[in-house]
Amino acid sequence: MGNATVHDVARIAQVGLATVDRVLNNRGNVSAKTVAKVQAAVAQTGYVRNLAAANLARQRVYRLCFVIPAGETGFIASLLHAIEAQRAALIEDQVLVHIVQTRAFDVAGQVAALRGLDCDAVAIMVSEAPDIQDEVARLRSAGVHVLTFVADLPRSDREAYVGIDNVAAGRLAGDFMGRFLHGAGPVLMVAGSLAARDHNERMMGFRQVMQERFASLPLLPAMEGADDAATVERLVLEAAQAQALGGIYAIGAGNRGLVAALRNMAQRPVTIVHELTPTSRNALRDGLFDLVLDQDCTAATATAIKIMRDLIEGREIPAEAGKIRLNIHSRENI
Amino acid sequence: MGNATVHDVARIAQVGLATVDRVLNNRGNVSAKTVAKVQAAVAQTGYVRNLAAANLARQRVYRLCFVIPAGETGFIASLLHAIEAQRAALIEDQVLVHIVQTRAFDVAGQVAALRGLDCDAVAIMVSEAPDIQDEVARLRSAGVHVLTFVADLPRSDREAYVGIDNVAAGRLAGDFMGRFLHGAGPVLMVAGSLAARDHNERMMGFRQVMQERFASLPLLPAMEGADDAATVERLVLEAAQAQALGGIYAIGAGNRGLVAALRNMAQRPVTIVHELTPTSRNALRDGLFDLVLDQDCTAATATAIKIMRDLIEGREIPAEAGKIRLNIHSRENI
DNA sequence: TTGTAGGCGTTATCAC
DNA sequence: GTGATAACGCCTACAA
Repeated sequence: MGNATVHDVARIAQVGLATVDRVLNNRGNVSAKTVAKVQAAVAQTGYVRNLAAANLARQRVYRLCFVIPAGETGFIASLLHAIEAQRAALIEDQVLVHIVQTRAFDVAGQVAALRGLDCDAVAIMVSEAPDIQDEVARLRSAGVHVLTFVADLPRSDREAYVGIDNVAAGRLAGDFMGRFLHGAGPVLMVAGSLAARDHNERMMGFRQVMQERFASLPLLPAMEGADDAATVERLVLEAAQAQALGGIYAIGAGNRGLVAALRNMAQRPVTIVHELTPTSRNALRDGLFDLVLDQDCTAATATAIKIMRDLIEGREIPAEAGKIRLNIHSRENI
Repeated sequence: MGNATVHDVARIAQVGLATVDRVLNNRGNVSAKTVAKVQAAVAQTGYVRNLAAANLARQRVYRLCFVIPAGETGFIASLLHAIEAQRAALIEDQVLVHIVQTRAFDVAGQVAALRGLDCDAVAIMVSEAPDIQDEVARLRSAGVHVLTFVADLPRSDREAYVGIDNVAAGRLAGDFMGRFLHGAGPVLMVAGSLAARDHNERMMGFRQVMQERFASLPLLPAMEGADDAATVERLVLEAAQAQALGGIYAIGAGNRGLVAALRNMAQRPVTIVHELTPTSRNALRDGLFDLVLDQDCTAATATAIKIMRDLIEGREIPAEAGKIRLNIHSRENI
């Protein structure tokens, strides 16, 4: 079971080592006859290339990059933490991970970041804008593999998307909201920005289910909290003063503000939020939040890294590969 | 950025290659003075070993094994599928994964399987019995790394557990059951076997939450369906005939039987089950099941493989490493 | 206690 | 078109 090597293949095919290499990596300049001989020998021996040896010989280093928003939300912190946690093992495997942080919603800054990249593959979490899509196309044509991360750019040239299905997430939130509420008060949605595809899709999914299955529950117009705690707090309190809220679906960041608002509200609405962070974890424990929908940052970063490596190696990426499962946390499983 | 090599370290420390190797892999027989010199050079150059080169030189092949139950439950099928899906990439990385299937609940057979193992590390999903724990100890002392998989053996010598927290899973199921039911009828629990730790822990968690927070809901004695569809169907129908059921928590396999029973019941109870398979997926879609709790097989196998490799490499395994997140599926996100 | 000389499996550079 | 031959970075005899 000591796997066959190129030497074995060369010997059996009765050709030189270089020829075997030319066939295996189809570099051309080999006669059809010889190609056939080599392929036969490969089939006969069950040869499988030793990636470690190959990478050693070509001195390959995988230069990967993450472009993600700067800012102090708990979610970004988890992301960074997850990447750091893997770094030690990665570096031994010759994969260098570089992180570039950009201001959220600052398209020009994100474009500049993408332009300044020097790597083999990049996972980007950026705004959806024409300039960005152009930049993705440029990267691709420069031979850089690009995948979108957490927030997709479906119309772009990206080769994969790693993240959750945000419509499904919203639908799930809607389903739970409807079941938990069973009939009471109006429901408030607080997004970060409805221009952001991920937030928009979550809202859409949520709204769909509420209309399809819980039409009796009034749905207030969605608010935009800009992922900012103070803004979120103010918006929620204002809404609660106008009328007693039955439920709140917090689509984006700014959960600290939501917690502050809830503490000041006479009656506690059913509250469903996104992203498990220290803030949301504590709020779950304290009974302020009912459910936290969470994309597993460790899984997301690990998947992104694996897909980037596979892309660089020219392996097939199954369509499902980037799908991150959605986790749900209640006070019972934190 | 072309990382420092042993040659660089040797040159700077003014010692031979072999000495550097001895220090790096602390094989002893090096004077304290020399050790210090080498370590200084390592620090200065920021040397990090190239694992690929190291493995190439020692011709290391990772021989991994999974010991899992035979049987045609959808869960086992998913597990096998997940392992197969990764095999191609793994083999290029010199990791050979072997699968051994044993009859469920057949302790003697499982012990025999463990005894026949020839590998560097193994992930085992087996019954909890003294003989098995002895066998784990024997494997460990024979230098084989052992981790438990899906079902833990907490009292054994295993070095890690990869799987979900079953108590938390049961608690979560209980929480949802209570909230969905809001007040109606008695709740039936159907386990596979209460002697199996995973089922037992789920039941415990479920029961805890029901008693703590939804004490008004009567809880029927737990039934054992032996993971067998026909048995499950019969038990559920009998219970339903005795009294109208408000909810059903299906802790183990045999979901096909549960579906059959539900189709023959006048009134549909709130139904929460485990493991997302074609059967449970269809039942969700058809509105027969309300929730499916699921451990992501792909994540579980990938994590197990990663931890086995880390164990073999002697890397630190963080306590949290084997924790698989619990996914929840409703009809809205399948 | 220390150093030298292969060799691991692949790729790249030359000649032929 | 094809085939030797020398790297790549590390480990491991064996020699000193």
